[in-house]
Amino acid sequence: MRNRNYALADQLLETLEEQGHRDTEPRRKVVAAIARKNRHFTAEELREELPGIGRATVYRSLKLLVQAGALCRVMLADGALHYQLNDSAHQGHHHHLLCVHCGESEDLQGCDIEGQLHSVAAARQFQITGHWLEVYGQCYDCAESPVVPA
Amino acid sequence: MRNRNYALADQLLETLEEQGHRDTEPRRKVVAAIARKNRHFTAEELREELPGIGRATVYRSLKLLVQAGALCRVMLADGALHYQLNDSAHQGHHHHLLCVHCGESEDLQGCDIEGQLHSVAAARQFQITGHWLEVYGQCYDCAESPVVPA
DNA sequence: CCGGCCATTGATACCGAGTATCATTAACGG
DNA sequence: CCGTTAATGATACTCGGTATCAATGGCCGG
Repeated sequence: MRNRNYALADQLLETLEEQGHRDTEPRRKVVAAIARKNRHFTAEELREELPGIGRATVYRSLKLLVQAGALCRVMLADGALHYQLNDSAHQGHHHHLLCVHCGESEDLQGCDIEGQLHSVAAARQFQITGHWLEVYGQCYDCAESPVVPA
Repeated sequence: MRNRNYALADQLLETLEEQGHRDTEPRRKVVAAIARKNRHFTAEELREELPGIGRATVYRSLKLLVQAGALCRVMLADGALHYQLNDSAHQGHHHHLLCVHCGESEDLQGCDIEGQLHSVAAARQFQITGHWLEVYGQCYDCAESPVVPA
């Protein structure tokens, strides 16, 4: 797992370099911290793990990684914006099933939302260029054993 | 139209009274300003039209109207949160087709997103409790005569 | 290997959208 | 008409993010 994280961090850094961005010390640290995450996180959470790294640098790195497609933004049910690593299988456009209980998120694919939207929109001569979708609910585990918060 | 706006304002106020909220002078002014709107707007826009009304009062009124279902929140493509009057036909859950050009929004119904999501989620034993969807694109008018901003 | 250009950094201030606090005001029910 | 209590508005604060800008340090060309 440690190895996987190192590899992931390097991969992310490489992605950034391919886009013409420099390989700097602070950037390495930010990317390494992100690679360690196994769930979505907020920018502030990340920043707290990186004392000594400037606030702006953390936000800049996040923005670059989102642009590069390595991270995606996830809107939680309460409106909070989180960031999540795209696993290599789902780099493209996809949606999330977000468990409002445990906060886990599953990628949702094999869902023809786009097709359906296009056909409805076509009837009104509206040309769709994009959309934003988040789905909230309970994952299997939480539905089975609902944990009541203290 | 003036009549319609007055009627709408009264209707909104009435809705709030039904929920047990008082009929106050500032509230009347806020509601009247909202009733005058024919498109989505930000809280700050609204506030600028209401000098003399406290910031908090404007936000409180918006919140009450959203809770009452008379207003809905709309997320624009750039991430800005706007508010929009629900016309009486679409009080329930619905989505928007947002034109990124002119900013117009059309309500989207007759679209079985829910059904489709449920069937995909069922396969993973995920229980959907809600979702958030915004659709961006170009409306018919803007696609026909694309206006290039100055 | 060195020098310089320029991307990057981090401190700081700022911004937008909204909430918390709290003393004052005013709605409205008895 | 009066008291209760909701509502108001001034203010300060929060949260998430961006703008500014002088100082730093990658990296490329010589």
